[in-house]
Amino acid sequence: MMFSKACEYGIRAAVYIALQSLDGRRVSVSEIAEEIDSPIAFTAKILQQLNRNNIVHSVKGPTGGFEIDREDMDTVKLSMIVKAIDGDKIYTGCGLGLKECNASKPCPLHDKFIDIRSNLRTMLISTSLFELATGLEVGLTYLKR
Amino acid sequence: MMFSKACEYGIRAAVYIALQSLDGRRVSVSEIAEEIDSPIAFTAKILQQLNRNNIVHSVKGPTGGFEIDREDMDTVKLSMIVKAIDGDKIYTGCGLGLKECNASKPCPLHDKFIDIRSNLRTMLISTSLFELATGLEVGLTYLKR
DNA sequence: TCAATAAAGGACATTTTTGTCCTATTTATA
DNA sequence: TATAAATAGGACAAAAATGTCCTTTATTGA
Ligand code: FES
Ligand code: FES
Repeated sequence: MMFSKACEYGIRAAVYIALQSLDGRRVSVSEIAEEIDSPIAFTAKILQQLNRNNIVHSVKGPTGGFEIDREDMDTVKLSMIVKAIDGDKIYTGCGLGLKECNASKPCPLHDKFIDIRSNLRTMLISTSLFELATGLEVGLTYLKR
Repeated sequence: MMFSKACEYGIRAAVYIALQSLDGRRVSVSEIAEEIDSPIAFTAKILQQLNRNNIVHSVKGPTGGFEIDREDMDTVKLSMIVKAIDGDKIYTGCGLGLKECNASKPCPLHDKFIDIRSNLRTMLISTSLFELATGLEVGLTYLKR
């Protein structure tokens, strides 16, 4: 509703990979798709994007799969995943669809919108994969239903 | 980026109609589309939806067009337009795309997401068409660029 | 009453997003 | 070195969102 489907899958996949990497497990696309309840081939495409953006790390061949380094779980923020998949229109676009959001020629919603957008931005920039994964680890949160 | 194109056009159209209604002017689809820079036939469809939801009032025939009663400008909130066009997934959906957002089985982003969503919700519920239109009237805001 | 005007609405077209399938490439291990 | 397992990537398919066109209906005013 705020992110594209691709982005939703991307975030869920990254969180699942992070969680498994904490246990030293490398995971395959099919396992990921199963665990986050997403279409497998589509998920594979998204993982390619995340790999190209150095958000996850992929290994080909037998025993291969996806993993995330422990340090990367701290440095990779949600904002990076969103930007890699959906671009930055969520940060820079006008809420009413004007060609650009610009305070010097604002749409009627500009002032109210700016606040909300900046809350969202702050949240995305400050939330790490590690933080999300550990919630899962403790069993407080879920990646599918 | 948060609303569909249809919803963006719908809000801009409603604000423009409100503004003109304040001057007692009834406006045609073609004028609206021109003034908010939107595709005319698509805008016509959206206006039909808004009319069916009693957000705007339409009059057929010569001298016809769209208008909004002065009282309605106060009672019609942005939330009603969004709901009429995009439904209420923006209020009720899970930010990570789980089948439903539910605090008893939350996704990893749930707590952080809830805050932002509730800010957005409050803003939409509390903002009236009148408020948006008067900003335009004073020339502080714009509906196209 | 008739012609012109404007919205309503159905059918269709285009574009974007989402999703699938198949082949190529890489790599571990027997 | 051969085989099998896994990701990479291109081509294609389906669905949803966006956008267009044309006919019908209502209404005004000459
Ligand atoms: S101009 Fe519309 S949100 Fe800034
Ligand atoms: S469960 Fe995901 S936002 Fe509530």
